Amino acid sequence: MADTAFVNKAKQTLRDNGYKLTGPRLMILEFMLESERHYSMKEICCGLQKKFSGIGTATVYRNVNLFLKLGIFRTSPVNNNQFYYTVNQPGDRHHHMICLKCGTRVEFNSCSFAFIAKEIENKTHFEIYDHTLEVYGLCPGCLAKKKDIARNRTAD
Amino acid sequence: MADTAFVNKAKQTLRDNGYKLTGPRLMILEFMLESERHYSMKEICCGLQKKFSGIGTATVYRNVNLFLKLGIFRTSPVNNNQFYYTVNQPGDRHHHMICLKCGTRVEFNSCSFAFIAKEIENKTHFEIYDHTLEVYGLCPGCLAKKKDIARNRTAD
DNA sequence: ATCGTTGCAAAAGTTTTGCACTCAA
DNA sequence: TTGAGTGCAAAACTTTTGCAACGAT
Repeated sequence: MADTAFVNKAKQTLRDNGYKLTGPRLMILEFMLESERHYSMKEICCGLQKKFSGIGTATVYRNVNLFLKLGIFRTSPVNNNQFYYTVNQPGDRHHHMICLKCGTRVEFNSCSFAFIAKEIENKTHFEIYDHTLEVYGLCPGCLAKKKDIARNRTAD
Repeated sequence: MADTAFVNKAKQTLRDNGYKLTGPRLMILEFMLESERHYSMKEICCGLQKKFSGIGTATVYRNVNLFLKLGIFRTSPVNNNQFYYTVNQPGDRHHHMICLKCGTRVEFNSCSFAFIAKEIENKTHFEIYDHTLEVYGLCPGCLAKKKDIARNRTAD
């Protein structure tokens, strides 16, 4: 059901780094894989405590941060002031369109990034491993609303 | 000394949105413009309280967040778990190279983004206002060290 | 059997709020 | 003159830590 390949790879990463395969760690993994959404820390804590009562907040914090360190999870910044956590799928291109009005987040693929990557490597002499591209604007829905408002001369 | 054009534009933005031009607000602006670095909220609070004793923490929080809302400041995510604040210069392209080893942050320009922007607008039907591109990898210095280590067969 | 991991509760740290006073417009 | 903005202190919220008990290896 949950992404077995991902779980196995995570287990291996834990083992390789000398960490144990404990109940709470597997719960957290399972929870995050159930729907591969972006969760705030609070959502993860609440969600897990509802599902598996008995898991402590400290444990969630400790392990989410551990998973982050091991690259099993990653964060993405939302609204200038909060981090959301998500499963770090290797194929993820980490490109997001974020609506400035309603906060909608859309993940998209950009096939042109490889092209830009080369340009960046030449310019900075860094060796590129990964990247995130966050694009801010108005989603089609809010764009339509904005045009309506302009048409009716109504204030925001 | 401080970026007068930026200050004037910020003042105008405040006025346009019905906010007053107060002492603390100008202090915060001045502080952030002194060196256009990325500051954590704590650094801003401490720095300001050292420079202009008497400015309250609540005031700093209130106004940094106000400036964020008005687009006078912006944040950038650092190390998966903290936001840093900086002056939002209109010319900023918001492209960063971050070294995974030593944390060095390099700002660079990518002339190709306009090309990708078009592609994204077509794909998502969003109207693009702004973006940030965070690229992770190894900086030239750490790359060199890594090669040394490989050569000497020394563990990390 | 050992030692990393856990849950709990307390501590520490961060951000927000309530309020009387102040000051920009 | 007056309401938005301020500093302060308290409250609320978030994250970390200390520790005895537990359980994966």
